[in-house]
Amino acid sequence: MRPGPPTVKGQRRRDELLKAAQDVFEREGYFDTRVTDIVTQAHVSHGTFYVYFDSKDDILRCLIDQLVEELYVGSTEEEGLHEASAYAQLEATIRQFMAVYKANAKMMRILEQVVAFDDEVREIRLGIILRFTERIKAAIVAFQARGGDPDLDPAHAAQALGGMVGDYAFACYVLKQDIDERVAIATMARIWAKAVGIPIDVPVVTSKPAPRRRKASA
Amino acid sequence: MRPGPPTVKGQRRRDELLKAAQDVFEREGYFDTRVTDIVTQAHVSHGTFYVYFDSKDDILRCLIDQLVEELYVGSTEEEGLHEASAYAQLEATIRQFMAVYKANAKMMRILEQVVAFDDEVREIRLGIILRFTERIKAAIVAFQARGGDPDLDPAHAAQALGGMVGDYAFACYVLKQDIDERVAIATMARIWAKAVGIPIDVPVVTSKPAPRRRKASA
Amino acid sequence: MRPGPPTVKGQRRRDELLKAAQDVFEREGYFDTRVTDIVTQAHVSHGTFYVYFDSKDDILRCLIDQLVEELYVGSTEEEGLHEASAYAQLEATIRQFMAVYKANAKMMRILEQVVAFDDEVREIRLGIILRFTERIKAAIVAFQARGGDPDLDPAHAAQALGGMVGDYAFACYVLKQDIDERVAIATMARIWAKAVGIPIDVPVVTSKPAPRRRKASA
Amino acid sequence: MRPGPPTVKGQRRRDELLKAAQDVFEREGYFDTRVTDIVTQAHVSHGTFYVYFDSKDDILRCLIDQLVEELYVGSTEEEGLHEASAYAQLEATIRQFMAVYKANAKMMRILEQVVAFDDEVREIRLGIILRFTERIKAAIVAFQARGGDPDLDPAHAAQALGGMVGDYAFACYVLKQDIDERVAIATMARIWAKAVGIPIDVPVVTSKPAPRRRKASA
DNA sequence: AATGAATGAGCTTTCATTCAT
DNA sequence: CATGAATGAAAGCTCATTCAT
Repeated sequence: MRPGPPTVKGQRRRDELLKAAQDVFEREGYFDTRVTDIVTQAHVSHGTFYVYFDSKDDILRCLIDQLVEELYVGSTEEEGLHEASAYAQLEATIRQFMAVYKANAKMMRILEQVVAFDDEVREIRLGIILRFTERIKAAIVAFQARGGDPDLDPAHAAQALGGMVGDYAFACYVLKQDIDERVAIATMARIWAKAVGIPIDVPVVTSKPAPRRRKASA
Repeated sequence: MRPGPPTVKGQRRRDELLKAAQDVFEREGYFDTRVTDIVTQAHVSHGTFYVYFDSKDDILRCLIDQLVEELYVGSTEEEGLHEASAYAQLEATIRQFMAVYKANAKMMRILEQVVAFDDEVREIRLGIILRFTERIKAAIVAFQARGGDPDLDPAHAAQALGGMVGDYAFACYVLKQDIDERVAIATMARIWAKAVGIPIDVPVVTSKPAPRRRKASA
Repeated sequence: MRPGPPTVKGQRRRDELLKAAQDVFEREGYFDTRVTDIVTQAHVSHGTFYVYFDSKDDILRCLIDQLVEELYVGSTEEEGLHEASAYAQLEATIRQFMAVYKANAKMMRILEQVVAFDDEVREIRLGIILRFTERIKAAIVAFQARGGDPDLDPAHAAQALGGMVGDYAFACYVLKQDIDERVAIATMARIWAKAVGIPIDVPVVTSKPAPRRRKASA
Repeated sequence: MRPGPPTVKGQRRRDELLKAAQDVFEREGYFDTRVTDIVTQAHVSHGTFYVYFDSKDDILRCLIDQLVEELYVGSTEEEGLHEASAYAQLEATIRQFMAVYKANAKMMRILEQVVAFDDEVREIRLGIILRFTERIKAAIVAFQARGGDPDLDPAHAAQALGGMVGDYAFACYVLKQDIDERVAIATMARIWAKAVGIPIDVPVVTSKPAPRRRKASA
């Protein structure tokens, strides 16, 4: 990566290129994107591109760094609900993850396309997941200490539960399956809570139109 | 796709090309694979390739068809444990999925690389998942009828649990995270069972060296 | 060209190939025709093609020979109007040329496509024209002896008048301009007759529905 | 067609490529011309070709546009003989057409090769001819008003006489038949004049070495 | 006589990158 | 800083022709 131009004008140019590149990558996918598309979209010449970036791969890496940054910011700004129940916190965490994923879905799609054959990007993706699963793992351990299921392996459970959410997000926002987010989040929270042993203290959410309490029949 | 040569010799050549293509795709990824690589590996000329396949895309599609076939065969092979407990059956299903995925991991990697930007392949992948999740959904519904958690939305739960297993497999066999399969399977089965309400009737499996039964009282 | 197979079956095969080739050439033009198209149309294998013909060029040459033969036969078929007026004979000759051209228009189109860059075919085309213009020339000379315009160069006039007819035929039947043949033939005969000095002894033909006047002046 | 580079240097390169392409097309014919030949002749790389043109077809179309332009310019250049006799004007028109054709003969050869199977080029050729025949038609109509043969269909006569000249030019300059232009032009003018009814007021021109009779002028 | 699998030179076209201006 | 003309290696693909069967 280039040293990064010191001037304000240069910085703006760089940002324009990044923006243009993101547009094109998101629209065409990594392999179908040509440098020509990017410079056209940014209204600059080919030469200018190489003033700011070493290669097509370089600019992708910059965009992925940006993405990681946004995922990080998105998933930490939050949670004034320290006083909420464990279940409520859990559901909030899942909801937040889904929201952040949704906001960056197009770039996630690029990431998934590249991840399988680019070691460097794979490391980055593992890092993203790791940060998420580490938080999950810590929560599981904490809850086990307060009486949760002691037979659950925290590391594996974190991986499994994190993967569940990640895969759901991929299915929803990348593969565009037609899914009701509300029910999806509730279902995942429910599964997760039961797995860890957190009591479920909120009403059931389903996709059925009128689901209020059905104790009567039970 | 070409009509396909009727002679035995032609059929053999076609198979050789498919084999060679699979090798190269698995080694290089879809986008880094050149037709030249395939024909070199198969020890035939460029022209021969186009006798049997219309394009690089065409041969990939043939390989994916093969893959789907193998996934299908692999996941319907019977397991003769109809008399086993619900939990044992569940664990067996997960184990089988992981085994089939592992056996075809390299091609799954290709599939994941292409899926994000190829509508046709996306449909195929959705089909694969659908078959798996449909089975899960049916099992959940069946278990709910026998006293399982009635508040779980079967479709969403199936998607979530299926995604969990799929993502774990991807992490294990494609991203090659260093994971203890035994524990992974046990953990997933445990989460799954708790989610649906299936009693866990087997000893705990963890990654710790000597895990035999602890806390008999707990 | 191959010796030509002696067997009846072989002869039939050869004819089938010629027929198929003609179809394809006429449909696609010389350069867009592939041997594959020809053998497919003829329901034989590639190998068989080369049993009967040396190359794509070879089969074209055979077809052109056929064409020349048909043009020759078509334009010598006699019409028993030796007693008709000179003008009537002239008009009949033009009409006959147009009819023969029309009957072979599709192959003429091929001929015109190839003629500009194939010396051998050019010679053939020159031969066709030569035969036609020689007849015209002889007629002019004969008419000059009987009082026609002595200042007309017979060779050049033959070339010019023959070209006029040839070009008209090309415009009508290859370029498919929408032209009334009856008027076209009458107009050409009129021009020709005036050029050579032949008295015009038939009623005027025009495209106008009701040709008035004419007797009065005659 | 590409936007076309704005710089002077770019414009020059484009012209060089056009020139090179014309050379090669004229030498080899359309179908035997490869992009490799063009870029070799122009001393540029393959890539450069595609900076300026989309394809081999594209550059041909540009050349044909140029050709049409030149034909147009060539045939409207005025000749200041408004005071000449009708016959003299007629002969001048034919002479001019032959000269313009001769100057562009090599490209006309390309045009004829492509015209039979390319609808777009066919339209162009029809346009060229139309412009010429329209002028002829107008002249015929004008002359008919001043006492010319009223029984000649102007449209058909124009087509026939125009075709005559066109075909002669093709024979002379493309097929390279050995023809004395002077006599050719004189003969065509004579035919044409007689057809329309224009009095022939110039001495006879023939190919014979010692033209007898002509005493009057001698 | 017939087959059709196999060839491979050679085609058109693409595109990331460079560098003189 | 910015340009954009130029590159050239390499890609996918075609097709007339050959030859072992």
